[in-house]
Amino acid sequence: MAGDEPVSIWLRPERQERSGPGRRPGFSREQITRTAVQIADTGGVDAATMRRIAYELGTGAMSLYRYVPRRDDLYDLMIDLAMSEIELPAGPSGDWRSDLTLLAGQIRAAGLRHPWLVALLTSRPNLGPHLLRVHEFGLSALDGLGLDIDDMTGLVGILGDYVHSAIRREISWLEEAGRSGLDPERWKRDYIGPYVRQVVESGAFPLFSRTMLDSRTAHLTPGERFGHGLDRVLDAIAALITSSRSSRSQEG
Amino acid sequence: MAGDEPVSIWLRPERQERSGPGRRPGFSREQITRTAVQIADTGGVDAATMRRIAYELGTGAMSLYRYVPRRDDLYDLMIDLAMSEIELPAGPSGDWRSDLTLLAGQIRAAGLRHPWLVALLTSRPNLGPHLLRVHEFGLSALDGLGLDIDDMTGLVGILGDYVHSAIRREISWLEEAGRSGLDPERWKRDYIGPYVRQVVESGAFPLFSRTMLDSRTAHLTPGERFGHGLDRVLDAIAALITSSRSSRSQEG
DNA sequence: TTCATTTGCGTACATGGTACCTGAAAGGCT
DNA sequence: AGCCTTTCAGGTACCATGTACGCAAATGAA
Repeated sequence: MAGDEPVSIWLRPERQERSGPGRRPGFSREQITRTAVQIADTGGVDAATMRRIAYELGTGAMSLYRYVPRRDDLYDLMIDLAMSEIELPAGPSGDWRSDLTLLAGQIRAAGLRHPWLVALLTSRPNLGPHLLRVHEFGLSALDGLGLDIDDMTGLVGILGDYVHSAIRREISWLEEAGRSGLDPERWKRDYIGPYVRQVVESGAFPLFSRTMLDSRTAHLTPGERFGHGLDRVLDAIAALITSSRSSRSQEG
Repeated sequence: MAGDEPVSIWLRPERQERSGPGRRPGFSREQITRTAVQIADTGGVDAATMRRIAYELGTGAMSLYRYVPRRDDLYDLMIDLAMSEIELPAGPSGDWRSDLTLLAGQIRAAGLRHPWLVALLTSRPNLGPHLLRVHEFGLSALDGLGLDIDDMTGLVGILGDYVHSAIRREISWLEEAGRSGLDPERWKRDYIGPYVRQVVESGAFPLFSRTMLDSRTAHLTPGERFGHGLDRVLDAIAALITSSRSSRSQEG
């Protein structure tokens, strides 16, 4: 009765308010999702088990299955709830660069608030309404610049790839450190340090070693590093906009 | 005795060949890793359980822990084994663009041969020797072009972000479909189709809808699509190389 | 009231990682 | 040879997890 048909969660509306017979629901999808998000925020996504969520709601694990078909669907709902927090203007400002900077910053903020978000987002296909909304804003920022829809989708994709990967890089060390129970600084020194030192001293990877030794970005805050990389990507997008436009004007 | 100290697997060498007393090992890390890879290739990474791997080797699950401290470490070993299959020339050719194209193609091939590879690779920090080797080749392709090490690392990063994300996009639909037991085409039609159709018909996301309806890349093979996106990224890298170079020559 | 319907949720099972422990090899020493 | 020390093999067991099943309680309609 639970997950018999593999139908997208977005096409499985919650039981509606109807006025027939039967017991009234005591919970809701949103309430369950919100609880799951809260647990995952503080204890990691693995802590948000069905039992734990139910316990937090003061009920039994199996009650949740009246609202959510499968655990995986709950993941989709969590993603969508987190994406719903992203605040964007109603339409693009006309300055695509600042629009995309804003967009990237909002996604990063959501990714840091919910350290599990990007990992889930990139580990499964997701087309939740709020992801679509965010994606649409990215496309709209590039609309009207003379690009065709495939170019626009491609550029938003490159931006998304960077943003997701950068956030993951920013988070994954913290996560991994947390799993060992140590604080990140100490973990980096004791766990990663010795290995990297050995790699550098082996001399086998000279350019990688230069990254480790000569980097001038090591002292930057994570946020500054994110911004640097983002600027690089936006420069690339700018270059592609002009080249794509000129090649199209040659064609037409 | 198993995973007491959280020390990188790369610093925990396998029990050496020594000539003291004691029973001889019947297996090896590599043998176990190879078996795990084989299972994951055909049945997905979730099928490669400790019990299943042990069964395939004709032994008990607990025997594996003589060779691998934790399951997570086995993931790292699997990643490294898959990366070891990537064949690269000894050094860069002097044509950075063809070098990076070769590199991307090799990674894509490995990612398709081992559908679990990219998911694991991007879900946890990994610094295995073969990943370092591949990374080093990417850096070497950009060496000597007048970029500093941070720029080089940044550009290889952008390339990697695209390659990983593109491979994941290419695979994740297949994976998701496989989980339902349906063939991908049917799954896409029955599972995704109705939802996308509803989204398009709602009119709420006009640009996303144009991607779905007007896309001129829909008929391309996955490989061609990958190549298109890659070219775009390489164009962007080319643009950044010239801009980075010119800004540096202004400074000095 | 009686009944159909829907929710709440305890119980139970399959599957996973892995700690612990006992016994079996395998070489060195006397 | 016989014994000792070291190492490997792997059974048993424990705990956590997703979730199928079934029944009791609630609720409105007839």
